[in-house]
Amino acid sequence: MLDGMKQRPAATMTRPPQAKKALPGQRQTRQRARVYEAIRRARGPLTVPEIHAAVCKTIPRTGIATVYRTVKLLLESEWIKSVTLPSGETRYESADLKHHHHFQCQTCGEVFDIDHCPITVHAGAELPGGYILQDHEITLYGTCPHCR
Amino acid sequence: MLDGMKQRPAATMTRPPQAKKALPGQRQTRQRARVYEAIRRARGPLTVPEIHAAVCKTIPRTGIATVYRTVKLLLESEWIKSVTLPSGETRYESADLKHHHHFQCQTCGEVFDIDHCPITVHAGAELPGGYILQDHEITLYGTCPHCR
DNA sequence: CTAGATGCAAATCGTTTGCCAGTCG
DNA sequence: CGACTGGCAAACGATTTGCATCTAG
Repeated sequence: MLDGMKQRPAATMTRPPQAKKALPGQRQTRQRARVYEAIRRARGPLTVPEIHAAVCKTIPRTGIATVYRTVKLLLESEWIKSVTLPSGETRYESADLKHHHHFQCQTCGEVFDIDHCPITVHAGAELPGGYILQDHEITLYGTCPHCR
Repeated sequence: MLDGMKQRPAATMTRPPQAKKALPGQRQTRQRARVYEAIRRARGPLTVPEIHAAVCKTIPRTGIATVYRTVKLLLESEWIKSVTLPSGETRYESADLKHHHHFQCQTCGEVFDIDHCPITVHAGAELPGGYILQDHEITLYGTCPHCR
């Protein structure tokens, strides 16, 4: 599951540049480092159960509540961002990724990051009807290279 | 809340052309007609509590479970579609609307349908990385005309 | 009439919180 | 040594289901 992914730098608990707040919580613990590492190393956004499973490989009896608490801390301090797919699943990804969107394979269900942004209007534009655009989220669906 | 919206034809329990299945359930009841009508008349996708409130205006002691059950039936028979916003809320809209996207106002939180599709690649295209695009969902954020 | 639908309450599921023991600094 | 953390279990909110009653056909 975690093999063959695009390798990102190994996660450290060093504050990433875009993080507005210094540290998630006051203490550096193994559990927190592993939660952040799992998110950082994935090639797409992860669900809480996926993060929990990854952390448990190293620290077996980690409670799911710890994962939820750590994810919340990481969100508040802006080390990670949440992504909700149209199916309703909430996933988390590193906040230091540049603008991108998500592609969910309709065959295997996995979610991948897509760097190419296929949108024509950007922040500040006025849409027909008088709506002022400030941001957008796109989810693409189709078939991933593995499933073709 | 429901004033000033784009008026759509009053809901009937007549099978809409795109619905694959004939009728939602075997019996035509007042509750079902009101659920479908509420969804059909809105100018954007509705949440279950919003639908419930609308139905209760006409049929006071309607149970929320009935709304959930009816929504599920309408989804299965393809009279309506579900929409999940990136915030995680699930909403429902009529299935007979043409291709469109959603705009959520960051001030008032309401969701509006946007007919203009600001995307450049369409079904069948191959994205960098070998992903074959089949569908897409877009949520736009900004300020609605009322809140400007 | 009678299968199918509703209303209500109990059951689930994912997520959050309270509490006490464990550990970082 | 304390305050901050983590594990576990109870609490929660949204959705689903069981069941007795009601109603469309």
